[in-house]
Order: sequence, then C-alpha cells, then structure tokens
Amino acid sequence: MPELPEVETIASQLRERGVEGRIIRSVQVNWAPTIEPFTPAEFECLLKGCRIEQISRVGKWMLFSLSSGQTLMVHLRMAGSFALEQGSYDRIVVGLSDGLTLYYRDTRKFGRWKLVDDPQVILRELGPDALTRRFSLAYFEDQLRKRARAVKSVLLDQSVVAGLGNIYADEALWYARIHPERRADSLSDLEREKLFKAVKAVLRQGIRNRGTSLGAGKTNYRQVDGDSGENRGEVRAYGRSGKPCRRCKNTLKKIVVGQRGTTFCPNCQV
DNA sequence: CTATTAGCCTGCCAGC
DNA sequence: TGCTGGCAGGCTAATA
Repeated sequence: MPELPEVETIASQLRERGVEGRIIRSVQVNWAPTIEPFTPAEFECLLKGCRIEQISRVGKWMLFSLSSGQTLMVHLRMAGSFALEQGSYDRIVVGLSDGLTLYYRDTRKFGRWKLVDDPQVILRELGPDALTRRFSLAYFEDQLRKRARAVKSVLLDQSVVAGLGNIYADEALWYARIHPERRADSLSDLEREKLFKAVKAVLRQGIRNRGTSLGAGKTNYRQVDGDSGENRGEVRAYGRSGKPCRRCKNTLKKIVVGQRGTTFCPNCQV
C-alpha cells in the first residue's frame, strides 16, 4: 500500500525524528533476499561508518544519500515500513549514532533495498514524480494521447508517472469522473485536464492526512510511530464496492482492470 | 506496444 | 469455533 503519500510521510517523519546526520554503526539483516545481490556481511561492511546525509523520495522510492557517495534506495512494495522502536517482522535493524535504532519492518517480505553508486540507474526507468513540475499537463496529455491501454493501467505505469498505486489511481479516476477502462487515447481535452488535476489533488490530500491505512492488520500501512494514516475517511472509491457513491448515491462496483481490483461508480464515471 | 500469467510472501477474511 | 481457499496496496520476468 505504500504509494507516494505514504512514502513521503515516512521519509519526512524520519527526517523529523533526526535520522539525517547520524552515523550507521551496525546493520543486522534478518531476511537476506531484501538486500540481494549483497550478502548481509557485505552489506553491513558497505554501510558501517557512513553518515546518512539526506533522506528524500522519488515516486515510491526512498533515497538515503550516504557520505560514502553511494545511495541506499528503499522500495517498500506492499507492506514495508520504518519504525524507531522494535516490533514484529523487523527484517533489517540499523543501529545509528547517539542511541537511535531504525527498524525496517515488512510482513510480506516484498520490499527491496538497493545500494547504488548512481540513483539514476533506477530512476531513469521512471517517469516524472507525480508531484513535481516535471509532471506537467502537457507531458501527461502527450502520454495519454499515445497509449491505447486502459487509462487506469496508464496511471499505474511508473514509467509514465511515478508515485500512483491502486488506491490513489481509483481515487483520481473517481474525482475526474472517468471510467477506469476507458482507452487512454480516447479522453477529451477536458477529461485529461480533470484527471491531471485529480491526480495531484488526491496525492496532496493523502500527504496532508499522513497516508491511507485501510485496516488494522499487520500488512497495513503505518506511520513511523505506528499510527494508522488518517486518509481513510477521505477515500471515495477504493475499497467501497457495494457502498453508495458519495456523489450520486449509485452503488459502487468492483471490476478487474489489468489484473488489479478496481472500484468505481458505474453511473458517474463514464 | 499491449495483454496475460506466474511468482515472490504472509495475513486476513468470507464462507462453509 | 475451526478450517480452507482466495484475495491483498507492488513489481518483475516470461510468454503470446
């Protein structure tokens, strides 16, 4: 579930809690596939003694720039999170200077840590981050016009725009009143603009509310202090199948688009 | 270029 | 209550 707003929330909370500027004293890897192709011993050797200079985010990637010149890039995938207190499912434990410990928690073990000399090796495969100026209306229109796929699949394609996942894609389409299965190249000028604005708006709202948690389970998104995100009450489409549309009162419907569960309003999303 | 499937893992939930 | 199958927010690789 961590999409752009959740990753942004976690990154900014780690900054607020003073992770930047600390020295890495130890690295304990409890689930080795997370750091492939390195072994836990190699990985600790490369990180130990490095200062964490800066924590940033691009799309759904978190970037820790290190004093060694390398960058630690973390993708939380389905269930990854960070905490500053020990818990269950801690796959990597990073001991920092001045007594702080960073816990990487990931029930489903899908998350991945990449240690790279140049972040561009990974970032050049991505389209512009959805909340930057590089993701402009002109760019988005151009991308939509040349793709025949379902518009929802285009929103989820990280090489087109980086940061949207299943929740915020459904939300943006609901706000723009566009049916998720519409061919991207069939949208009108007005629809493209409405969708563009909706994408930016739902992501900003997600950040303001510190992310969306859909349940209380162990695989659910959590802020750094363990709290749920507060955006759930704002959700209009995702996970509301069978419930009334908050705009027209029709019953929301769930279908599959590009192998992904998709909830929308058959009445007002056309 | 687009679509489809399988795989990676574990927890959760509905249904029986 | 207890078990089971199917499903889940992401992404990649392989195949058609």
